[in-house]
Amino acid sequence: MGEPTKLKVIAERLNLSESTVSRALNDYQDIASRTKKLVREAAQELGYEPNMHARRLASGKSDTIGYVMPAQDGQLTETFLGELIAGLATSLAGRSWDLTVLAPNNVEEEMEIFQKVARTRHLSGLVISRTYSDDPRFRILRELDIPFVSHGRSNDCADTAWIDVDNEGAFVEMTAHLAGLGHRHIAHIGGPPVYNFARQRAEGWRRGLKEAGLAAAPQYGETTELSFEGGRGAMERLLKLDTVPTAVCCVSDVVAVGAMQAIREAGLRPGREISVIGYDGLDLGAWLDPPLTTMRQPLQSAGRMLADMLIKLVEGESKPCDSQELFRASLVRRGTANPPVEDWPEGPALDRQSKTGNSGGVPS
Amino acid sequence: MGEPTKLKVIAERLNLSESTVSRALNDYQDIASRTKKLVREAAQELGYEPNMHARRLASGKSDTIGYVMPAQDGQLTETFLGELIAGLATSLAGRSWDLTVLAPNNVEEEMEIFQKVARTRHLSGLVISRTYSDDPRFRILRELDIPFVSHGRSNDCADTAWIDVDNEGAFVEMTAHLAGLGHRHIAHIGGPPVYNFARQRAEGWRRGLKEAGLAAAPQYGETTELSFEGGRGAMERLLKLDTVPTAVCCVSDVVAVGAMQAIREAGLRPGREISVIGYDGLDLGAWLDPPLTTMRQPLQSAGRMLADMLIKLVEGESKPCDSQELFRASLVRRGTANPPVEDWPEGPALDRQSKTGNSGGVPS
DNA sequence: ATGATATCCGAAAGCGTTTTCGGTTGACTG
DNA sequence: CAGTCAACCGAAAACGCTTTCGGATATCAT
Repeated sequence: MGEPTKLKVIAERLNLSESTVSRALNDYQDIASRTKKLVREAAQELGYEPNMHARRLASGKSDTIGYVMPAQDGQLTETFLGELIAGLATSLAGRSWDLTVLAPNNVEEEMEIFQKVARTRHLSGLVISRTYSDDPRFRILRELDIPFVSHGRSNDCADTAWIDVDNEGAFVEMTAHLAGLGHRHIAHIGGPPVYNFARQRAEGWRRGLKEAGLAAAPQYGETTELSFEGGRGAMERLLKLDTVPTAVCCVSDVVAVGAMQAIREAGLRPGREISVIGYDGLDLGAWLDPPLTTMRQPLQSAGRMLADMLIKLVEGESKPCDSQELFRASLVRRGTANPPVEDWPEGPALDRQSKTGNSGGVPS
Repeated sequence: MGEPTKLKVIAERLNLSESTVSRALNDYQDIASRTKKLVREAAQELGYEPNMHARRLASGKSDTIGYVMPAQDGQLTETFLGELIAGLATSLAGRSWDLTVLAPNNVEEEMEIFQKVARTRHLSGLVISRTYSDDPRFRILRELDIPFVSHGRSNDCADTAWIDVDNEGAFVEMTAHLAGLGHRHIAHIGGPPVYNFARQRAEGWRRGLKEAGLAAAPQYGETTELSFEGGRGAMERLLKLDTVPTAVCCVSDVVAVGAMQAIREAGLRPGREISVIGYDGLDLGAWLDPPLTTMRQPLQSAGRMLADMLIKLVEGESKPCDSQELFRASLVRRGTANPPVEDWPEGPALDRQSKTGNSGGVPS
């Protein structure tokens, strides 16, 4: 139990050479299966664990991938980080690869990391997330010839590997759902268009309106920061319009919660006078009163899939352009998406004119 | 730009030996400072990056620490994970150490990880989190002689390294705050006592009551799962008591949000008839109506500090028992902690008797 | 019997560092 | 001027594994 057993020990015990033992353990074809069995048993018995550093030095492979955290522009409280990292780690551990986490503090540091990885090759590949519409990382990583997969797409991802959720499709569905409930004035509170998902979701809203035969009034297309305050501010602007929308598609749950707050502050009730749908499927939405209707994307498996893809890329078993996977998001019906109502309360905050839509409006 | 430059290249260019170059770069004392300067310049110019694998093999050090994620008993949506990991990673990157993440799926896998780390020594140390009151990991890691620091204490941490927040002190303060507002019936919704922090917080509540000269009625000490539903269920039980508490200290924000929901469902208003204080300082608490009063612990720096401690331990610059750091949490006053009111609404859900406490009660 | 062909294994050369140990300078002492 | 002592540097042996190449043995057809 003192010194860790190395190849030499196994070799001596079995009267074999180190190289034979090594190849036996690595399942080379030119080793008799009987010998392999012997070696494996001896290794098991002696508690052999290969020395990663030696192995990596000798083989030139690192069997390690890096997850590049989103550049730290503030807080990293996104709830998906934990799940994603856990997914990556478990999938890699299954193949005895390692996961190392890089946390650049800004874009410059991120570039330095890329440069260093390219020079040293001490990481076999990278996973990046939170992609921008116009994301220079795709070009750089391609130029540096670093295998990578992204969690999210960009304008420039035609021949790179990625997984993403069908943001546009989700918002088409979201809009269709509201239109199906009878809404004719459906607004959208979007995120900064630098984020690719924000652009896609806005586009989904537009297409959803079109397919429902509704016009996309430009003043209904708000954009704002991805925060509670952002959602609240945007909703306040929507509430000042001549024709206040009866339903709002929000780019994220957090923004939706802000919008709900603004609605309440205007003396209205979310899910009654104004329906709200969020996106992300956060638990907290269910704790609100009324609980937030939203859309959920599969996240638990995203990490695993990213890792699997990247390993295949590194091993040369697949090409980037064949490693593209689009998931569907699904509607989570809770309490804030209902048919429009006609009877708006009298409130000093509002001086409304005609409202369209059916009457009724009982929470689901 | 083709082959990465290695020591040999620098050595040949300067007419030195590889060993001299190596020692120059590692700042050995037996190298002339003029030579060091030359070597450093050449290294800079040639874009030299040491080969980690070779270095680690030769030196026997791994310069890598592992973060063991909480065993995956369900979701890993805790918001602190991202911050913690980022903190660890940045601090380590500053010293060109690496962070690798381990994600055991259960306790057995966690033990296997420990065994493997002990055998191979391919990680210099470990960071563990989410500690239990009775946590076998402390004993095991000590026995295996693996340097580690924990995020949170346990019964068994007298001579190990840890950082933690003064949970007991926080809940003493929380209780004192409520008592200072005039509350005399202060309940506590705690977490499963297997978690050390849950036990500490419950103890803090008890001590806080005592110091305020109040009795800790046993039926006021609820415990439940760390979830929305848990908080709601516990609050429902408290609402059934003969003397309903006028204030509740909750073990976490999520539990507090559940409690608020139960209060609302009983026809009462959180922060008026029943004050609520949470713990964690989650953003979402501020988005509620009324916003949740809570306590916040410093997290942004926890990761950094854990990393610094662990490095010192590994390098032998300090002893475990000298690496113990207790942080204070601070009260975040929002809307749900106010003086008690006398006028309870009439509701079918309640048939109350006497309520104590002052009148008044305007949200802050 | 003779070569040809598989099948299996060992020798040995790395992989790029670190680190010990000894040797070579030059300066300084007496 | 011989001797001593720092100060500085090079040679060489690790570190534990991978991988190429060739050699030995066994198998088969001729």
